[in-house]
Amino acid sequence: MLIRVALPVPLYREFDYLPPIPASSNLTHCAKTAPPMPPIGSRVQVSFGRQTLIGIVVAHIDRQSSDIPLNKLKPIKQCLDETPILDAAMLSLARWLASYYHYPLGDVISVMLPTLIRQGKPLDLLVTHWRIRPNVSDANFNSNAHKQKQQFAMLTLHGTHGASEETLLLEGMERPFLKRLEENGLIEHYLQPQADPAPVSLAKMPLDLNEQQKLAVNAIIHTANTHTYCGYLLNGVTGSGKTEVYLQAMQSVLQAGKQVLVLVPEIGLTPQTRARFAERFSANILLLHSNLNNTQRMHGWEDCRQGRAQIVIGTRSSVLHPFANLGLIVVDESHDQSYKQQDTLRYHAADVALYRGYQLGIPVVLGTATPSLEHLKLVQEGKLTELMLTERAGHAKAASLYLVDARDTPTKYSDMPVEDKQRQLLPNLERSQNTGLTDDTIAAIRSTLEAGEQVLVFLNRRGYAPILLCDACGWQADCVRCEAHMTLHHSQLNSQQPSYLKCHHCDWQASIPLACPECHSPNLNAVGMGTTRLTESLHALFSNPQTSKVTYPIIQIDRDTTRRKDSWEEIYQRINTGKPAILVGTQMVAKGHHFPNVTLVCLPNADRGFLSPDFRSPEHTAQLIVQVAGRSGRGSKPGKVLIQTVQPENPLLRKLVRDGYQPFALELLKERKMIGLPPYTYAALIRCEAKTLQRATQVLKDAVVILPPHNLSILGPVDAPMKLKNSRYHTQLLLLSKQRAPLHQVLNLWWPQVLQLPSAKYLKLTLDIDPIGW
DNA sequence: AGCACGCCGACT
DNA sequence: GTCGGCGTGCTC
Repeated sequence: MLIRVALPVPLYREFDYLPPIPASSNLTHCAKTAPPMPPIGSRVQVSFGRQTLIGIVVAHIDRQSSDIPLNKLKPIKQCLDETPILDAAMLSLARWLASYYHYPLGDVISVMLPTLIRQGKPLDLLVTHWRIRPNVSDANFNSNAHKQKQQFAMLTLHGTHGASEETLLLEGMERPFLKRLEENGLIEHYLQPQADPAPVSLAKMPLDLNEQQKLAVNAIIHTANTHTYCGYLLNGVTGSGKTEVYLQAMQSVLQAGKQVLVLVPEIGLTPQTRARFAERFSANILLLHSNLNNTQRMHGWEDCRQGRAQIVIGTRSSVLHPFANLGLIVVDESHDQSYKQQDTLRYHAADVALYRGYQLGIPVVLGTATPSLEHLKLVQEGKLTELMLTERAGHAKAASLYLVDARDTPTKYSDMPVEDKQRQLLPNLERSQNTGLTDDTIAAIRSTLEAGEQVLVFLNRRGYAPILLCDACGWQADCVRCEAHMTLHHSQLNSQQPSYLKCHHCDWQASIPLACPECHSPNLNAVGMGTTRLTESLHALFSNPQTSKVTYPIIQIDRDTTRRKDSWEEIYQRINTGKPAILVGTQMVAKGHHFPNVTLVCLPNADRGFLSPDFRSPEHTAQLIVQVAGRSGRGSKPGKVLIQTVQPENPLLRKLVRDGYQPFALELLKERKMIGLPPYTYAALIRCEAKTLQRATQVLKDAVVILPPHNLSILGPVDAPMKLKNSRYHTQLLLLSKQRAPLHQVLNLWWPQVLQLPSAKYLKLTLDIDPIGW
């Protein structure tokens, strides 16, 4: 027999090896026994060319099945595991990912394994536990060691065996104090395998469900109890109690002794997330987020695999974890873009979740208030079962949406791209007075504040202004490495903070020129509105003690103001006082957070998305509008949402405002069907990145030439939406097909050949299946 | 992807 | 006369 191994190399094939040579001491002893075969799914160390690599055994084959002559085969150097670390289900998941996303199997497996496991770390994991030293009964602390005393008391609660460090840290103990107590001879640490958790129990009674919620919970539980697969789209408006449906479906699965995986969007994973689940269940909850170190990742992975983690809450990549007995997958906010991996293996976590559910025979719940068109289509085809929640829980009322005509305001030209050098032809921009808000919007803000309530202004643009423009000749500050304007960062309120220009695509920074580099005019002006500038304008209007008796705090929430550790926490505290205030936020405020006293939401230029060339833009813009709108009126007071628009007659926008997301989305879906766009066609996008535009285009031209006979629509090669980014040129080629199968057939044959093209050297080529954002 | 082999410029 | 540039080719 031979051993077929998947290795972490970007090659679309596996490699065959001879069984390991038994250690010589055994040779005399049992010469007749067959050589030890590393089991399928275990790690092996092999020599590969001149290097030594760690791979995963993917098959045992007989000698004839290998197309490599026996004399070229090398033996396995070492077996790293006695038992498989990936079971048959995980290997078939890996194979499916490899074939669906046209990615080398070995690389897929690399993505699935935590770094330390990939590097060969042994899997008998031990964790640090702390306990009171046996001879210590009580301790005297001197009066200034309050904290030590308090921490010692916390550990006492765990009895003679103490508890694992992880548990203790979660309870609020701190490592430096554990160390200190150990130095003082009061406590000690020891290593022990992770203990199995107690069965899950209910920590708090479930809430009462309305009829729709009951239907949903019963459907999911029924699927789980019958050990079958079913994909559900839990389509529930904001505040309709989706979370309660998750919790009660989970309860049944957890009490049957099975694990639950809850996927959440990237920024949705706040420390509060654990609390929400811990409040209901006493269970071993594992949080998988991007700030874990390699050791924590490995422990988390192993806790999933061994079944010790009963509830796993994680971002995208947790859907690739192994599970001992998974019983339910929940994908919260399933429309969220962050579920699609944008580098390397470009999988979509919701699609992978559905595949895993199918594979394991368990229910998968996609929950959202704004389903993606892909998922709505799957509902129409009967491939997903829709569970509707249309009623709001409790007394909450739906926010009402209004369009505000913003055409005749000074903002009229501020967001217009400046293409030509004919700036003089544009009317004067009243920049200093420009708030980007209409009089109607300002009046609504004022009356909301006067009623003692909070306002949220959503502007998806950081910085002071997106453009720095020369009034005299039309020169603009552009990034030297990207095809983009540099954003002006500037603060009038905070004058010790220096002003500068920054590219938001590559982080290139520059100082602000004193005069135009082209015509030397000193009249350089900030054009357009960013959150900093909006915050300052609002300050002038609502927070200036010289002009008004009552002033209101203006709170800016974006990556720039929340970068510092704990600063988000501070901002959150200020908001949670509930006192009247204006919150100015970007994307960050759209997801997950509750602002109970916000009753007015203003979107000064959210309608820009309806003008964008990307065909998915109306869908994504509507999702964003509805998500932001959902931040308001969560308490007993109804919310109001003002959408400023320069296109008050836009039929799609009107439909969204008048009828709501679902009818709007179904309308868009009809349009997509008519025009033949995804999800009614299947797309694959080849992206190319090179030092020159010529090279990036040439390889795609060559690729088109070697296409086998096909029935696809080929669009391109064309320059990417941002053709120059980070000093590299981007081009792309789009393949569209009415059916999925023929597209994949072409790619199977063609893609490996494209990578081999002579013109493909020294540049980066990537294949994106089901791409978002062309 | 690594890693070696292999053939042409500036150095002790 | 060598050290070293990175072009090309292979890995069971």
